[in-house]
Amino acid sequence: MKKNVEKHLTLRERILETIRDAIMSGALKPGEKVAEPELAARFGISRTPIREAFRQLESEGYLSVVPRKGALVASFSAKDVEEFYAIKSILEGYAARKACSLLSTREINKLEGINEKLREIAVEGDVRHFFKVHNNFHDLFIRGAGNDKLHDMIAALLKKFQRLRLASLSKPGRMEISVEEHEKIIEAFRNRDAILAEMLVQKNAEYGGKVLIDEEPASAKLSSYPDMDL
Amino acid sequence: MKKNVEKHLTLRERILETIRDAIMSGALKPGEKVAEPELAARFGISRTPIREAFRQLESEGYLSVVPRKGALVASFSAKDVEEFYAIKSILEGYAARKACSLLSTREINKLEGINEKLREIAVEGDVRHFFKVHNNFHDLFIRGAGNDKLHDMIAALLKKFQRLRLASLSKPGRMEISVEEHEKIIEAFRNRDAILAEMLVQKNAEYGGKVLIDEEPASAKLSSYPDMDL
DNA sequence: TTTATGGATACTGTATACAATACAGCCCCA
DNA sequence: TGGGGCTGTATTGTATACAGTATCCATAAA
Repeated sequence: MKKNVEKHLTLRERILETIRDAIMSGALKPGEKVAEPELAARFGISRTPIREAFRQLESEGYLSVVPRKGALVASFSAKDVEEFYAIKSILEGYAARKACSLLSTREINKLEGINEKLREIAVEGDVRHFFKVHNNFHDLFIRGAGNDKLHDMIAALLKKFQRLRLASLSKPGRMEISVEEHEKIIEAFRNRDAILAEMLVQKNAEYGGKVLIDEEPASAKLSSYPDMDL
Repeated sequence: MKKNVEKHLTLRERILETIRDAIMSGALKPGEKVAEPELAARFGISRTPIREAFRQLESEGYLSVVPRKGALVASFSAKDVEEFYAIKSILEGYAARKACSLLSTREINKLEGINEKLREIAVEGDVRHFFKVHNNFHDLFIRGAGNDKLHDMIAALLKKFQRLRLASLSKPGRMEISVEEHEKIIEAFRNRDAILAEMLVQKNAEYGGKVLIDEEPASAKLSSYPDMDL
């Protein structure tokens, strides 16, 4: 038997994922033009599903579409980076504060387990893998805040800036620092110290941004990043 | 001469606005089905621009689309309301804190002016008008935080829950309370007391939510609201 | 050599035709 | 009489055709 499970995705949905992945992974670079006929030919489908996917991607901020001209992959300015990390800091910090009283001991232990795994991966130096597991860590306590809408908002935000965050984690020593920061955060959770947890998570996010802003001509690293297949 | 200025909107853009307005105003009620052929016939255009507009509205959370079944106007649960106001509180509070040191005296005076106008409108009891000017007040200091992305996020969020906020303001005495709260916020701005400003704005938002959650069977008032044309 | 103009080309915006699927209602049978 | 299956209809998903416009390049004039 074949994998005809969950095979009832529409063409639009599949092409949407494909394009979004291509943008997030850097296969489509910021500023690059995305032409409908080309994609249609490439995937052997008509322009219709592609156009509809474009509309969604535009709403999600992945594409900027100029009428009668076409779609461009959205690019980040230094100000975008700064603003992004500021918002991330606020929202994740709040999530941590709320989660502090809601997380079960079991969940905190799970956080500990994830962080141990991160520690191992950091030694190996596998940034991609670290990134993936790292996301699980944050996802866990953000969900723990019990606000689904908040979780979705943060998830959408992070997804859009995935390239940046990966670049940030790729800085020398950043993974190790991240593990240590997580350790402190977990400790705050254990002590049910909501204020401290919020502060630590905020600092953690702000630091991630600083790493990118301070050390670079800002636009260099942002423009492109090799393909990855999370 | 005619108003052929800015006439280069595409059909999709115009139909997008039309449908969004219909949803926000309540002309299309939550849970109601939105059929493509009907809209196409109503506006005398083809289904293509309508379908593309649907995709955007789906991404923005106005519609929930089930493949092969059609589009439904998104509706709010009590939990949605709670979560919405929690997020609003956080983001606006942060904006106020940041704005506190960035707002010019001139801008603070402008806030004062807006609030005086609100005071007058509250006496007249014109909720729609109050709502509109009220939005200007918040918009001013949120922009004042200097984080464009934050401003856009808040704006998108508020737009989506516009019906709710209008319902909240419609509660007896709510407009007067709002004016008084604004007064305190302005005072905090004048004194450059960022912590106080943040707290006041947060309380302000939370109160707006409480009004809806406490006093109602939650789903009654939310389901529909008469048309309005802001 | 540089700039302007004209047309060819290619792409976007929209309409329409066709295919696939879901749903309702009806009929048949137990 | 009730339930299950089938068929017809309506609606969504996709493809394609056509119209309008922006861009690019070549050619000509200053």
